[in-house]
Amino acid sequence: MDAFYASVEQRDNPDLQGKPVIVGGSSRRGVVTTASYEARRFGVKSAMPGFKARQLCPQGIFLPVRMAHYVAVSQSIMEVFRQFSPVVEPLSLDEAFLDMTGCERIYGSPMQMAEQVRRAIWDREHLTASVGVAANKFVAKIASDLNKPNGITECPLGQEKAFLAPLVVEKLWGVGPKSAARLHAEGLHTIGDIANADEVWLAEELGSFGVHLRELSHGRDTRVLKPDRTRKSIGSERTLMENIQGYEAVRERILPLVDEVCSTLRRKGSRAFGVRIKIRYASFDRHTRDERQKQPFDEAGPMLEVVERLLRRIDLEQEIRLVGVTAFDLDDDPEEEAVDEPRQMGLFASIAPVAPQPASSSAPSGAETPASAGASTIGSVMDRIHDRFGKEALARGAVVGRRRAHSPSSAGNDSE
DNA sequence: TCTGGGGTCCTAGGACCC
DNA sequence: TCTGGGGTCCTAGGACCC
Repeated sequence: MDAFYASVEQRDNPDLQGKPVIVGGSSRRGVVTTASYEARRFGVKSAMPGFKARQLCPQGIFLPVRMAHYVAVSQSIMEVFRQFSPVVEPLSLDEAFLDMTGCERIYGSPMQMAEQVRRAIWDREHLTASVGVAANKFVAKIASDLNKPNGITECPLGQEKAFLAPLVVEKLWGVGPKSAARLHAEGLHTIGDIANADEVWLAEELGSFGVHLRELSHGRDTRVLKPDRTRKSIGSERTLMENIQGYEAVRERILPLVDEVCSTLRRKGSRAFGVRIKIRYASFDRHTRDERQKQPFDEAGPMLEVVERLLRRIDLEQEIRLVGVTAFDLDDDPEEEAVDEPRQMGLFASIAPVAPQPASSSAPSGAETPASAGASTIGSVMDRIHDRFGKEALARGAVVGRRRAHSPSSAGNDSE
């Protein structure tokens, strides 16, 4: 998709069309998530600190990130893709690979396929996309970038090497600033330079990475599409409005993140064995500590216990600008677990379910059978209250206390 | 006035096991 | 009297992507 979040905002609000729209970057420590093409003309780019974007484009219209909305639009677009091909690999919210092998009879030439996909997206969501057509994932991805926005680029079969040769090495998937600097130091500036470099020398200099780059530089990529990729970790992190220090302050800021992560775990029907904490100091140095458990969890209580242990193993006396927590080693489909395997019960496992609504309850009254009542942990009760009454309806005492102390007037308006 | 938040993948050393 | 080799798992950090 072209400038996805910004385009969604411009579509939803016609007043914004043709204007420099910048999504994200409005809070003090925020960065730009997406800039509309009008804003890009001022030099505003993704990942740019907000203050810099404001300098470059003072007339820019800064909007908050409405992630849930973009997720919904994304899902709608992915549905469009699946109408064209059963083999769709989403790469992010606004990008996907489609394997159109064998679809010529239905959709015609690859270029005609691309045009139909683009038109279908436009008809459904009134958003523009750019398409790359090629014989493999890597070349298609590169091609999709060359004619943005609202364009189609095809790399004819067999022309891959010549197609890629003039492009700079930074275009290679997996080559970021560090690798690019290294390649430049070796005199390699274009993809063609890598394609023509000595194979043995490249392998000696860069190891398996070098071998991989050489393959890509020739337009060779045998990776198949993976339509069923599942998430391997679930995390939440926050850059704080002000730096903090010390165990108690960090614990207090990490608590709501633990709740968030566990809530996501429960919604996905997944449990995790691993816990990782992340700290970023004012110096921007990042440190992590992690630990695996014998028993998987999806409740804040057990996760918090591990988090507290991990916090004691890291320096909290420096100025800290970001705290984060991640659950990994996910165990999907806990239902499939062997029935005779012991399962650790939560301390609050026997808490009573939320009283059913009188008469026309939206929740089916049969939902709380004796079998499922055991799953009414404190976390799932919180989930249901949040679903029904909103996130503000119920919060931890520690968090409520901090909200009162810091923002008496504007509940929930904290960009953190 | 400094630099988000969600991830993936790779590497490398050490513990541990046979 | 001088410590193999192979494998897995755990942990921490780093590069990279959108």
